Amino acid sequence: MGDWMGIGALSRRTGVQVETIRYYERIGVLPAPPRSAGGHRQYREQDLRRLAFIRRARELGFSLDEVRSLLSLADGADSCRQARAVAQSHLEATEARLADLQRLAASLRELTRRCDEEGEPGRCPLIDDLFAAGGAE
Amino acid sequence: MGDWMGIGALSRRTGVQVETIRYYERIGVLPAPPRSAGGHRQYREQDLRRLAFIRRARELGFSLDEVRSLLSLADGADSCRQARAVAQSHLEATEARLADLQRLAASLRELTRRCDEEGEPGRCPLIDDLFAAGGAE
DNA sequence: CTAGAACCTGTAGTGACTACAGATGCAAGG
DNA sequence: CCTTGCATCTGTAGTCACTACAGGTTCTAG
Repeated sequence: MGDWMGIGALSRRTGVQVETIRYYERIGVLPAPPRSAGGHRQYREQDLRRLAFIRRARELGFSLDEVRSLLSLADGADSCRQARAVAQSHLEATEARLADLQRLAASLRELTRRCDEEGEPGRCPLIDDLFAAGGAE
Repeated sequence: MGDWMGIGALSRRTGVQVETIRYYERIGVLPAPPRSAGGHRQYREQDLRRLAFIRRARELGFSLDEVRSLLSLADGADSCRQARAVAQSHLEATEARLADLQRLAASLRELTRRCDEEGEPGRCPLIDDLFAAGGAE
């Protein structure tokens, strides 16, 4: 009846790899579509929207578990508040990771700088630092 | 002969989990130490220094492959230049990841803000955005 | 009708661990 | 000397989010 697309068309239109689409079905974030007589998956526009949602959320760094949560409350009464909470907690995790990475990049810049400035033949401040700044005690 | 420590002591002194130490041995970043009659691993101070090096490098975000490279050139003639190159390329990857995360955090802040400001009952700008901003075409 | 692209299932690999289960080793107290 | 109980052993499987096959079937255009 209605028109549908194969998994390749869905892949092209969303930018999600064919294997990844099948993977999403396997783990249950994307519903299993009807099949053709020969067993090929037949997708509709609604599947495309759902997959685009997943992809966009993944681009924002949401885990597939978080994506599942967001999808499950796509139209509940209180859904906006709950979705906001998921996003908020993800934002906080992201900001923490960001701060980590910033500290880390600063250390790396410092270490490479010291390599340039203090590098005598036979000594490497970078390697020395990795050996020195060890142990928890 | 010399004094040694068990894997538990090494773990405590470096802050690296026992299982992780055995894992490092398995993949070859930490050499296999001698064993007691009963098969327990016997570590020396030099192992502690090497493990501390690994841990410090991991904290700086180096992959275990990069750690292997850094360790392998711990005292070569040209090692500082090479170590600097490993660190430099890691720094560049880190800065790219950092920029990604910054864009991502900005989007998340914007989305949660819109939830607060535009949230009418029954609509969620956050969920709407995830559904809308989809497809590659 | 046939060539070849698209699709199918199932399994295994990635990185860097982590978490068991079930069997020993070892050191200290009685 | 013997027991208790913690430390350690090996080996395997799970995590996350895919990705990469191999080896087979289906669909479609010419």
